[in-house]
Amino acid sequence: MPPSRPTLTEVARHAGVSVASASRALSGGSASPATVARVQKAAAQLGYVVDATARSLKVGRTEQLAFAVADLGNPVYVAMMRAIEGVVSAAGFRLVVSSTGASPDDEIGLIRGLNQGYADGLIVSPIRMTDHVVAELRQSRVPIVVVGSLPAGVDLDNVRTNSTRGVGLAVAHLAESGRRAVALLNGPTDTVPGRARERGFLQAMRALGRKVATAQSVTATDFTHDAGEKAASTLLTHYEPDAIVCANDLLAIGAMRVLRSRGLNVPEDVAVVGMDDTDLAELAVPGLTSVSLGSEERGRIAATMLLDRLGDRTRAASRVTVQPKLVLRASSAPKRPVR
Amino acid sequence: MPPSRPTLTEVARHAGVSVASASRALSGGSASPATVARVQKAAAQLGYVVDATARSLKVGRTEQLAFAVADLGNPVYVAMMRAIEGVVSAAGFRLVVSSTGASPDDEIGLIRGLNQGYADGLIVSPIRMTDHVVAELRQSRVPIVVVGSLPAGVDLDNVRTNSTRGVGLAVAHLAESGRRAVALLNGPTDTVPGRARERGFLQAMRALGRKVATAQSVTATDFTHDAGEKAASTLLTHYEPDAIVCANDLLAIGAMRVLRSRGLNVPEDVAVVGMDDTDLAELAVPGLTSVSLGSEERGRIAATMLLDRLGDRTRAASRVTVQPKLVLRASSAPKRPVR
DNA sequence: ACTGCGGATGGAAACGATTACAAGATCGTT
DNA sequence: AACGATCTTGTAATCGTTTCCATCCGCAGT
Repeated sequence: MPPSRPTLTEVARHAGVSVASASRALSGGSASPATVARVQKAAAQLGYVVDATARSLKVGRTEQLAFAVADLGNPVYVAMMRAIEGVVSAAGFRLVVSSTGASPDDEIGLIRGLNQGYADGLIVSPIRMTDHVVAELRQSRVPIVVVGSLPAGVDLDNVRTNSTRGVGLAVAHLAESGRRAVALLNGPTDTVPGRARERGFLQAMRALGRKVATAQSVTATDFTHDAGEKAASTLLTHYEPDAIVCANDLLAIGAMRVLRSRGLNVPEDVAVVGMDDTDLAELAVPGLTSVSLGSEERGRIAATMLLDRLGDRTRAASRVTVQPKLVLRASSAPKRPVR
Repeated sequence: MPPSRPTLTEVARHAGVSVASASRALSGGSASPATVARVQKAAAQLGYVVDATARSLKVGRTEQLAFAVADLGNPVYVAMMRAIEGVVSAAGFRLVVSSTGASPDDEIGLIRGLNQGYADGLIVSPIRMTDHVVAELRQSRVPIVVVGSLPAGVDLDNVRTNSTRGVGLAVAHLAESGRRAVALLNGPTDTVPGRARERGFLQAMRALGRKVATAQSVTATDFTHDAGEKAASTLLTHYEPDAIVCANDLLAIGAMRVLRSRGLNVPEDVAVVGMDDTDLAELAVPGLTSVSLGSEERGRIAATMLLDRLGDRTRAASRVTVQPKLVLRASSAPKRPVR
């Protein structure tokens, strides 16, 4: 283990040139072939590698991008992160991952911290969008791409999906396959996604001309599978659905468990539809019909958008919407063939 | 959006003190209460935040730790990452995540890159451990903690598990519950984990005095669920197991699917045991018995070990082994009650 | 032979902080 | 009133690069 890192100065001395020339020789400035050769040889001999920190300080870029996620336990965010990591590292950037809690304060802390300049940009998917968070987002000196819906009038780079419409797809599909009593198993409605799904459900039911009873829609305390089980239990004690639309694949898995434990068969007695189309949906038994919100795609787009923004800090904020898509699997097969 | 970040110099001027005093006032050096107040006020007014890059250059620390993972799609690594992120961020460090491919070259590139000094330490879990990789690991100027087995004689900070013994637990459990024909569904055997599991299987069978037929053990091309399905198919065409030990939960899920599609019931006809005890095992139907290798725990320990090492760069390399634990679920219930 | 020109080079000034050192202020003690 | 001890403060060096600028060289054109 060599005791300490060689600096550019030492390389330069070793090669018999000035630091300036050494720098140019290594990073492709104007330098004679002879110098380049000598410097490269010296660098190799000493095992020199450029110091990222010093370089960053000088050039004003860190080559790092940050991804802030509420919960690394959620497969959706993991899928997104994977896609982002791919794009980002292909562009020569590193990815810093931070897990903010679900609380807006953590998010604000993170955005503030970002102004320390440890990253050149941020991708964030706020789960609760308070005015305070919005304010902080706009004030940031570092480019930010927001994944998820934004209040009207906020012009930040943004990639979103239409989960309201996604719920609509699910409800329509269930209605078409002959389900009469479609229930909603939602996550907390004080969150951005929770609100969107609720709206989607009500709109879709209205469009079908169906009334919605209070007991027909229930909210879990969280987007996790445990919370899903609890909420599904209360749903089933107050209502008798033949189909459940869930705000999330995790919730859907929880619901399927509860159904099974009550002796109800999926899809014969009750159809279940999840949302996000994570790996879980594919692996579940029976296979879980799920509304894909294109997590990987959103991640990919967000990353590209951010890189793009780094190239042009003055262009107008752009917004991309990824359309939801229903992925059919066994959990929502019709009770009997539809004529 | 303020046009450009205020520097400490500007804060100092604003507060009517020298940069040195300003620095001390903000970072808790010796400074009079009056100065502290004035500087803090000025900093607040200008919206000053310290520049992480400049600070890092001076103090020689980046407050970043890196985690290199072969495949962000594998739930084991995600669990590990989550645990690591928790420890690391609680200690005031940021986490840089890089996904090396499965190839040793990528890993080497990553370790080299680390010498640029963008992180103060690295946690890495190499899946294929070539001499070249080992050499690179020891040469690194940045502290490294290796998660997974190391060749004998390599003294690096290391946290490992005993998956050989883990497979033993699984085999013993199945034998005790009356299974006669126990097969192994392994991952690639040119990987560190693959080799360990193979060894574990052979040892355990020998200990039971059972012969192992060639067709009784099969290797998937990958630790994924698709590869698991393919490998399970070939296994079933050449052998008729009443129990399958899988190197991985993903492989186990693949196997369960194939079994089901062939009309075989789990656990009545064939018992299945997975490994890693990921969320999937809990969510699978039937619940998947799985050998826990303590991913979160290993992540937590690795992170703590690394932080520890940063505190004392001269202490001897330490090694911790996390013992495997069998988590019983429905997929390996005995065919009929064991007397 | 002189001028002009382009490319290669070295000196030195940044980037934005921290910190060693010395000098100045403040206080109590004799 | 003088002294030393203690606490604050400012000056300047430093971390390791990149890059502006001026110099210098060789070479072609006249």
